[in-house]
Amino acid sequence: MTQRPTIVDVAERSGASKSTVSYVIRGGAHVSPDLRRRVLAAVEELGYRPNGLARQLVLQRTSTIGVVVGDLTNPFYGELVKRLERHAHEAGYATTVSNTDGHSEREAARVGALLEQRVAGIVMLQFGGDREILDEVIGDGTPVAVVSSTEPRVDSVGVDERVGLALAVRHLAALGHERIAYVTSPLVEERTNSARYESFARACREAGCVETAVEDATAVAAANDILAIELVDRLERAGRRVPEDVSVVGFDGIAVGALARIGLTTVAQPYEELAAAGIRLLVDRIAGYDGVPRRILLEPRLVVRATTARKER
Amino acid sequence: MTQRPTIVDVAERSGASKSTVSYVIRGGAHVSPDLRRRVLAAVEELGYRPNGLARQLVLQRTSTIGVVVGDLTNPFYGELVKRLERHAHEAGYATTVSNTDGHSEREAARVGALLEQRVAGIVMLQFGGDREILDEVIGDGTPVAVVSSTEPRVDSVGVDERVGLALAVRHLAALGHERIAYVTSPLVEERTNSARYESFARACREAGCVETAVEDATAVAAANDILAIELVDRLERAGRRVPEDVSVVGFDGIAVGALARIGLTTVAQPYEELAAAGIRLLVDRIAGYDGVPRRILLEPRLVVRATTARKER
DNA sequence: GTGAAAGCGCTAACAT
DNA sequence: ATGTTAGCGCTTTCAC
Repeated sequence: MTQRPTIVDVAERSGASKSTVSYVIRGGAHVSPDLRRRVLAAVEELGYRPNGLARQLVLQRTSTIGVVVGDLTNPFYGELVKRLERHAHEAGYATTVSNTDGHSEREAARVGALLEQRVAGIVMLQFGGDREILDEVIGDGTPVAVVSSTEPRVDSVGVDERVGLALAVRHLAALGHERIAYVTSPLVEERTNSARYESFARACREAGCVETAVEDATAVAAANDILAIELVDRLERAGRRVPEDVSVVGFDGIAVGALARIGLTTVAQPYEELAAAGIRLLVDRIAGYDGVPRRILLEPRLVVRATTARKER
Repeated sequence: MTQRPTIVDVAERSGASKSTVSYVIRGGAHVSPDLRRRVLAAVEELGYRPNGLARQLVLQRTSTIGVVVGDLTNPFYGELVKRLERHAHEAGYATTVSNTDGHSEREAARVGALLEQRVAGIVMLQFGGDREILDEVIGDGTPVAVVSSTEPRVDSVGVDERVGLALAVRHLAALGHERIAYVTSPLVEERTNSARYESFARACREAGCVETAVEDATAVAAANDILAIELVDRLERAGRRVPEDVSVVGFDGIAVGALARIGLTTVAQPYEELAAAGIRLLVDRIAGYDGVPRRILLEPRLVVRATTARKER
C-alpha cells in the first residue's frame, strides 16, 4: 500500500505552494483561474483527501460531538440518537456514539476516550452509577448537554416528568382506578426514575389514589415503555388480562407501542424537539456561551390506546 | 477558558523533557523512580490528558472504526451496532456511527467524513442506492467489512439467506400452505432483499408451493421482522386473522417478536457472531492482511412462535 | 536513563 | 496573487 498523497504532493504536482493549495481547497477566491485549475486537477489526479486530523490539530478545534448512551437497544434511545446525529450534522458536526450498557467503568472509559479525541462537546443521554463522570468532563472544560434527563450542573433538556406522570395518573383515576402501582427496573436511568417515581406518588395523592404493589393494583404506571410492554407480557402470561383486569400505562412513546396488538397507552416524549434542543444547547456552548446551566422543559403528551380501561367493578 | 495543559507543560513542571514525559506516559520501564514520580505528579496536578489527535497524526494511524447504518431505528441494526461497538472496543478501537436514513448523498457525505478523519476501517451495515460509495472507499485504501449483507469486492459476513428462506418456506409448506407471498419495502437493503426474494422463490418451487400476492396467499414471508410485525398489524386491521386466516413469518429475530402478544415466527440471525466476525475481518485487514475478499456465512435458525399455524381447510 | 531534534499534514499570519 | 515561515501536540530515532 503506497502512501496517501498529502498537500505537499498536490503542491509539487501543480507547481503551487502548500499554502496556496490549502487556500484553494478551502474555497479561497483570490487565486488566478489558471493556478486554481492546476491545483484542482492535481487534487483530482492524485485522489487527494485532506487529513482531518492534521487540520483539527492546527485549528485547535474538532467538529465531532460525542453521544453517550446506556442502551442503544431501547428504541427510545435509538430514535433519539438518530435524530441527534441528524441535527448535529446539520450544525456541521459529526457524531461518535458510545454505548455503555449502563456500566460506569465503561462509561468512564468511553468518555475519557472522547476527551482525548478532543471532541467539541458531549451529549449524555444516560448515566451509569453516580454521575461522577460529569465532574471529569466539567473539569476538563468540554461542553456537555444532558438530553432526556435532568442535571443542574450543565445544560439539559427533558420532559416535564411531573406533568407526564400527572397525565398518566389522572387518566387512570378518571377510569375509576384507585389502587395504582409504579414499576421500574435497574436499567432505567436513575435520576429519571426517581423524578418519575416522585411525580407518580405526588399525582397519586392529588388524585386521591393509593400506591400499592403490582399484585393488588388495578392499574400500573411503568417507568418507560419497554418496561410497560414487558409488564403486559408478564401479567398476561400470569393470567391477568390487560386492560380488563389491570390497566397499564407507559412512558416514552416508542413506535412498537402503537401496534394494534400492543396498543400501549403512554406518555409520549417529543423526540424531535428533545434532539433539536439538545444539539442547540451544546452548539451554543461550543460557540462560547458561558452563562449558567440552562434547563429546557418540554411538554409530554398522553396517548390513550388499548392497555387502559375503566375499572371493572 | 484557559488553555489545556500540553506535554510541554508537564515537562516543565516536572523538570523532565518532552520525550521522557511521553515515555513515562506510555508506560516505559527505563526511567528512574524519582523522575517517574515527578512526571506522574505533574500530570495529576495539571489534569493533563494527552491529545489523541496529535498522537494519531504522528503515529499515522487512528484507532477509530466507522460504522455506517441506514436505520438505527430498526432494532436489528440497533442490536448489531451495539455489539459491533463492544467488539471494536475490545479490539482497541472506538466507533463512530453514522446513520444515513438510506439516502445515498448522506451516505457519501458521512463516508467521506470518515475517510478524512482517517478512520482505521469502516463497517457497512446497509447501503443506500447503488453502492458506488464502495469504490471510493476501496480506492482510498481504507479497510471495509460488510456485515449482514453480501459484497464480493470486500470482506463480508452474513447469514445464509438461502437456508433462511428455505427454513421459512418449508415450515409454511409443512403446515399445509401452498399459496405464499413475499413482502418487502424500499427500506430493506437492496442486495439483501433480492437475495431473500430469490431464495424465497427457489424454496417455493422446491416445496411445491406457488408464489402469489398477499391478497390471495394463506401465508406470507416478510423480508424482515419489522415488516412482518407491521404486516400482521395491517392484516388484522383489515379483518384477516393471524395465524387463523394467514400465517406470517419474519426474518432477523428482533426482541419484540418474542413478546406473547406478537409471537412472531421468524428466521433469527446470530447477532453476536455477526458482530464478532465483522470486527474480526476488519481488524485483520487493518493489521495488513491482504488476501482476496473473504465471505463468512452464518447459519440462521427458525424460531417458531404464534404467527404461523396449520392452514385451515 | 534522559534529552535534542526532526517531522506527522495542515493552517495562518506575514511577507513579497 | 502567491510563497515563506512558524507552529498545533505528540512520538521517535539517535546522541550523550
